[in-house]
Amino acid sequence: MRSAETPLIRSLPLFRDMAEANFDTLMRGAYLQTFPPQIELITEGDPSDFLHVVIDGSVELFAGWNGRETVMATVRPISTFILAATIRNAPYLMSARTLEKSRIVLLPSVDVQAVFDVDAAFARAVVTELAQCYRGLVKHTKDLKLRTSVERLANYLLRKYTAAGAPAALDLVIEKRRLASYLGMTPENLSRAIKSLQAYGVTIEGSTVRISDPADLIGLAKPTPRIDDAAH
Amino acid sequence: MRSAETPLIRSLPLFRDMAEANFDTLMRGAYLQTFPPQIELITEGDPSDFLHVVIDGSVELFAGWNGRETVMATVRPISTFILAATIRNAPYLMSARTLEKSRIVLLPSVDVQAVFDVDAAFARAVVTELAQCYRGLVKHTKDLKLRTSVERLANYLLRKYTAAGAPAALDLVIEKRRLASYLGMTPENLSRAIKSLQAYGVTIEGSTVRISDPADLIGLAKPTPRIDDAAH
DNA sequence: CTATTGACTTGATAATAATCAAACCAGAGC
DNA sequence: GCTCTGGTTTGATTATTATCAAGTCAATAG
Repeated sequence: MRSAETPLIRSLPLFRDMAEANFDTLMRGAYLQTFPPQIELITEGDPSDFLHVVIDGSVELFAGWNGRETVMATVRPISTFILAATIRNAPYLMSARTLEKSRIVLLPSVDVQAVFDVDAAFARAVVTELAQCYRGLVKHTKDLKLRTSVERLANYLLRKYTAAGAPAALDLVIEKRRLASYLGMTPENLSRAIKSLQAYGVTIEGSTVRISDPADLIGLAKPTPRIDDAAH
Repeated sequence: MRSAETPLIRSLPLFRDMAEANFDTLMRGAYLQTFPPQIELITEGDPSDFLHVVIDGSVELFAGWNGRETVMATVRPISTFILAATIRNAPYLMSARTLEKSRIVLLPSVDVQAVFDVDAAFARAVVTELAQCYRGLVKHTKDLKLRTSVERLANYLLRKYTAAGAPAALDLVIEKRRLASYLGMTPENLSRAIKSLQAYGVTIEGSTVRISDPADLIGLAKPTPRIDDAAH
């Protein structure tokens, strides 16, 4: 690949510290592709041929079993996904689809593995990234196991609200049915959960969220850094 | 630390390939300690001072929120826990307690980080280990989100049954209330789930599990490698 | 402008799981 | 042996969540 996106990728924590020569190796084998919305990029169970980097657009990671399906995460620029499968050279555990028109860089897993084996800085960066992903998933699991659906929604809204700097109006970016799936509930249940948060000063009209009394909502949500902090 | 356990630790995938000098550095700063049962080794939120290696006994990783508590994992010899917190130098997301009398090696996080920075082989081993942990957690999350409690129990039993080589009688090792918590349900609910599996040839008396018709149970459980395989 | 589509909502009902309370039971200590 | 303790089970009830069905609504294609 030879394109304007190369410096963008290079600036990611994952690629920032590696040797120039190794980065070049990765880029030489890379493909930059543009996908339309609703395209299934990878399917769980398939061998992990590529490490993916979302440059533009958004990608949903999801998993299915026995006719059911659940959203595991939404990936937005600029970040990678299915790093763990690539590193372990194991089949994907999740599927991925584009939510909108997206530009994605595909790095052949063999190249990633080869560079991983020779470039210590890259290996260390991979560790940091993976540890972050792992901790994110620990938080998600705690959220699911320790909270009811209304509590999960309340905390989700507070996280977005805080991240956006406590704005008067907040956009819900994600479709409600996908949010419901991510939070581990049905769309109907989410609809009712939203209603029940009205008592705490939350109104959601279309995709616009308003939180009139954050303190009140916090009283219900009881957020904790060990579940709700983005960093850590 | 200077003890008989050193070669045991050295043989772990995590430490196998690192330079002898760096391994010695780690061991020099290490403590081997014996803990009685029910001792809280670490508390979530605390800074990650040590990487722990369970040599003997067993340790439960758990997390709490708002008066509730859930079992996240059980760690048995020989393996490490809270690697991610150590690497990221971030507070623990989970607490840990001994389940029985246990011998545990404590490796100061500063040493682990220092060696991680200079020993590429160790860094790569950490990646492999972390990727494995991450994928294990993805599977656990899929299990929780895609299955009912009876389905989770059925698959849990099949995993243990298969791992043990399909024995006539299988020991349930873990206390039922802890299993219930791990599987995301109450003890009462687990008790009823066990009963409902009798229709599929499962009997559990005390801690002894018998599966008279695995095929029948598989028909209910519908295990998939993407959730239920230990490897991958 | 109308028809269609798909997301979202609402209501009714059913399934699932949690809670509360009371036994039951096995092991540890006396 | 007994008693105590804590895990487990059972039953009754409630809470939570899912399912099914019918509607609303907004965007869009024709």
